[in-house]
Amino acid sequence: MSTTGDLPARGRRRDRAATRAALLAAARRRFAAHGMDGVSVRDVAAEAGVDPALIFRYFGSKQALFTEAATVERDPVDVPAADLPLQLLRGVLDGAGRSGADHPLLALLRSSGHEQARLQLQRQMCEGFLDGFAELADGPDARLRAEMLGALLLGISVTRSVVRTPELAAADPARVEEVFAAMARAALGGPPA
Amino acid sequence: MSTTGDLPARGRRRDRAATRAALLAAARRRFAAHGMDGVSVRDVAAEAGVDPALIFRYFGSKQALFTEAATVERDPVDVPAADLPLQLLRGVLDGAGRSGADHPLLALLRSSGHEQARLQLQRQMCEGFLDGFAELADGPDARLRAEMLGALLLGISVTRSVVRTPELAAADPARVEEVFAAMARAALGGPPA
DNA sequence: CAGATAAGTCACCATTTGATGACTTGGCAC
DNA sequence: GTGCCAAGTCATCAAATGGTGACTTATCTG
Repeated sequence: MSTTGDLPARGRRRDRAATRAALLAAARRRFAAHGMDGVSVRDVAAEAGVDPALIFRYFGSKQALFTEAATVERDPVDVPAADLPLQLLRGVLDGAGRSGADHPLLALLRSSGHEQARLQLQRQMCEGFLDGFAELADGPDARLRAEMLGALLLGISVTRSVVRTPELAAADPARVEEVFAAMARAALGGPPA
Repeated sequence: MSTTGDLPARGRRRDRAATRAALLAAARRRFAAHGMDGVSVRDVAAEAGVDPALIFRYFGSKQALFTEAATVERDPVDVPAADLPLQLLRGVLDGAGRSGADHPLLALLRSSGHEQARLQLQRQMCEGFLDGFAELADGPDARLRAEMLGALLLGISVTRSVVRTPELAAADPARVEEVFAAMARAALGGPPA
């Protein structure tokens, strides 16, 4: 709870960059947990240990803070395209390590009542991996199949981190991967003709 | 916008049951679209064409209204267990007909920042179909496989109605069903050993 | 140390929120 | 018609919200 968050204890007080970062980290956590409407600027500021007014100084508005907090910084993972699905699943599964809660996509999903958030979610999913999946299938249904696989991945993520279904939430990653692999193959597999 | 909603035009004004029903219908729509925190009691009342104070008269609190609005009335569909997955998929797909938007599960998902809503969602998914799915698979992984299938279904629903991915949102149900059937088979299929 | 500049604080505003309770009014029994 | 009771209205409350701007204070430069 102190790695990237909060204010770095006592090295240089009054550090613009550090304060901004603390605010952003707090926002990511809170927004992911409760959505845009479930969190007030005072909440975020309190979690960051900072004065609420600074949010407006550094970000302009609550909306702007949210938008930035919900943007997933994309390190261009260049794994072979064929490994992408499993790689992403591992990202979802790697437990409380990180990706589980406080994932930006969760914040977006929980705030999807706002059109702006919904669009951001849509874009991030398409550019994030759906476009990549589409190259793994072929035939006229390639794109549809890609999106079905994406739906599976999204469903697993949501089931684990928000619904928290008993088995899936706690299962050994290896077992999940096994079933997932079979389903992914079925999703991408060519037409049965 | 008048089938089940709003106030029945002029037959009997001052009808307790009708007013309550109008409020509930309006609440279902608004909560499903924007989540519990994105909707005020005044919003709901306005959509129902009714005074906001009546919400408290008839439901006691906003929370109680939400809880009732987000409860899916379960007509005990007794299709053969094996047909359940496809049946549910059809429910999700049957387009703007109904289940798409304003589905109670959507309201719960969008409000899942509240622990109470999250638990309600969890319960409704388990009792709603996960328990049923578990009987379709066997082996020690049966329950996990059931939940994976549930995740797929949930993912498809979310992808269609909130993310609104280009293909899946508009695809011909028959094509979706085909891919889904293959994935479902893979999910439930016994251990590869 | 003096002063300037950026970082942080604070009091405050207008609006919206959930909720309450006293009031008015429609419609039925007699 | 006359009352009565339930259904509906209204003014209002306290708290919380996003947002602003004037103020204070730390820190670095000279």
